[in-house]
Order: sequence, then structure tokens, then C-alpha cells
Amino acid sequence: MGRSPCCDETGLKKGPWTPEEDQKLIDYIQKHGHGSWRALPKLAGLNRCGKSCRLRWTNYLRPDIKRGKFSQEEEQTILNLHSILGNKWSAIATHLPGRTDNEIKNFWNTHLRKKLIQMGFDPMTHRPRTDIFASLPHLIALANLKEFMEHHSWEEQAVRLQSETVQMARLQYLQYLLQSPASMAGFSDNINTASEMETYNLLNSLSSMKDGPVLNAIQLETPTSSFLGTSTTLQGIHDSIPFSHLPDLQPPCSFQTSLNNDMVQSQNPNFKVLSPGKNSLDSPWPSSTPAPTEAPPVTETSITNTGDACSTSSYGGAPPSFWPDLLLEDPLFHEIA
DNA sequence: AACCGACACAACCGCGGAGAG
DNA sequence: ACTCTCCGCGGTTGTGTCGGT
Repeated sequence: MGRSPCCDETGLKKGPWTPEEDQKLIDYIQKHGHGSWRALPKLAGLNRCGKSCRLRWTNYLRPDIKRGKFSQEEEQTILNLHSILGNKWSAIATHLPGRTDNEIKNFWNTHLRKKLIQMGFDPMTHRPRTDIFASLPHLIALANLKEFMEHHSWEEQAVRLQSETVQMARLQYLQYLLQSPASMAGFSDNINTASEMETYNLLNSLSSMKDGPVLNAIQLETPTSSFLGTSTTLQGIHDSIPFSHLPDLQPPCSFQTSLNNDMVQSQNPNFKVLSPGKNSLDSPWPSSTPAPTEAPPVTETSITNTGDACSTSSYGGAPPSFWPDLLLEDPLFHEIA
């Protein structure tokens, strides 16, 4: 089991490759193939170790390498595969033609990993981090929602409700936290600073909201045009946002809205008009929040767009591969970018 | 203009598996 | 069964670039 002395020899060049070296390597491999990497440098007239040549070829010079920014689809593929395979970069790379394991690894470490962390997700498990302070970004968003609800009319709230479906989904997670005696007890037992106390108070405050107007409205399984005003309607209950692991919200509550985008836009500058088929407005976060003891039944919920109206449609799949789709489509995920 | 920190990416390092002798 | 060599992989480091001060 001796170690390869490959790069230990003195006198071999290290560091960045010059264009001349690249050309020598390309010329040799195009003529002869790489054959033995160990023998290649001498045969190709390069003062490099075989390992360095192999890396240069596989990560940079190979003609089938695709360069440039990762597409949305590639991002999603990486997230999906990473949730299943972990840091198996070479395995992930086999599903992304033209991308090298090194490139994917770098992209993960510099972009995707950071996004997940900033959103409060564990980049290894793709699940929300269980420590409460890691969820602070979500709590802050929820605090903003609470403040909004206290100072705005029902119509304003309804418009915002449409554009912030994702916040509702996040509330699921908070609900879970609030209803988990262990998590709250553990949390309250460990309050050491003023900011922690502030967060604890916020949690309690939000806890008292859980039967408040928004959730109650959603739980109404009837059209609520009077609630929402004349041009915005809740059309009924068709698709589910899975609150099934939250006992007091069963049966799964859901809602579907049909909105006139122009109207919504005029009232809510943050609302984005979606192109048909583009699914970027809302995503139920996190529809597969970690269940305390057993996995919740997986229901399908998503948002599709028919061009002039937004409606809920379907997400699917089971954790953990289920998660990355949600993350990728979560506006917050892209805001962080 | 100079400096500095953050970021992105190329390249290196070291480990372990596979296969040949 | 054991040793040795080669290769591939994942983690880490080095370096260039860019933006802010």
C-alpha cells in the first residue's frame, strides 16, 4: 500500500499551467490518448507529474467540457443529487454532461452551500437546522408578516397573502417548533442574552397568532370572495399544503387563488408576473418539515401559472430528494444569491 | 490610486481502492 | 497473502479578480 511518489519528485513544475503546456498536453492526448498518466509527461515533453497532467486534462482541457454559469436546471439537479448522494461529486458529475466533479464541487462550496446555510438549512441533510437561532431568517420574515397584519386592511392582507404563500409554508415549520414541547422547553431553558429573550418573546407572540385571521381564513373551506374583495377570490380548496403533521390544522388545509396579475401588481410592487409554466413565485416552505416522530404523509402542492392567473398546483416527491426542488423555487433562495 | 477583503475557480494534496506482479 | 503502482476522489489551498473604502 505504498503511496504514489507522483508529485514528490523535485524539479517538476507546479502551479498554473501556461498556454504552451496546455497545447503540448492537448496535442499529445489527441495523437496518442492519455495512456498511462505517469508516463505521459515525459512522452509529451512536459515537466509535470502525471497527476497534474490528468487533473489539467479532466478539469480544464477536455474538449467536451461545458464552461460558463450553471443553469437553473443544473442547479436543481445538483441539489437533488446532493440530497441523495452527499459529497459524491464524481457521481453527481455523471448526471451533468460537460461538467466536471471539480467544477460542481466548487459551485457547491461557493454558491449552493452558502444559500442553504443562509436560509437556515443544513447543507448536508437539506433539512431545516434544528437549532432555533439558525431559523432566525425565517422568524424575521414572520415578524414582518405579523406587523403587516396588525396595521393593514383585509384586502391588503389578502393581496399580500397571495404573494407570500411561501411565508405561510414557513409558518408550518414555526408551528411545528411551537408545538414541540421539547424544542420550546429546550429553547427557553437556554436563554442567555437579550436577543435570545427577544426571539423567545417573538415565538410566543407568533404562537398566539396561530388561530388568527390568516390561518382561519385558509381553513375556511368555502369561497371567500367577500373576505378578499371583489376582484380577488379564493376559489376553494383544491390542492393541499401539507399541514398534516400539525394536529390542530388537520385535515390538510389548502387554498387556491385566482388573481388578476395587473391588479395584484398595482397593489403589491413585490408581486412578480410569472411566465406560463414558470414556477417561481411561491413555494410551500417547507412542506416536508421534519416530523417529530414520523414522516408526514406527502401531499402534492405547487404553483403553476396559466399566464393571466396564478394558481396552486403541485409539488411532489418524498424527502429528502423532495427538498431541493422547494428550495430552488423559493424566492428567498434566489434573493440570497 | 492604493489598499483590503470577499469571492470564484484552478490546482494541489493526501487517502483509499483496484489491479498486477 | 502481500507489496507496489496507478488512478480517482474529496478536501483544501493558492491565486487572480472584483468591488468597496
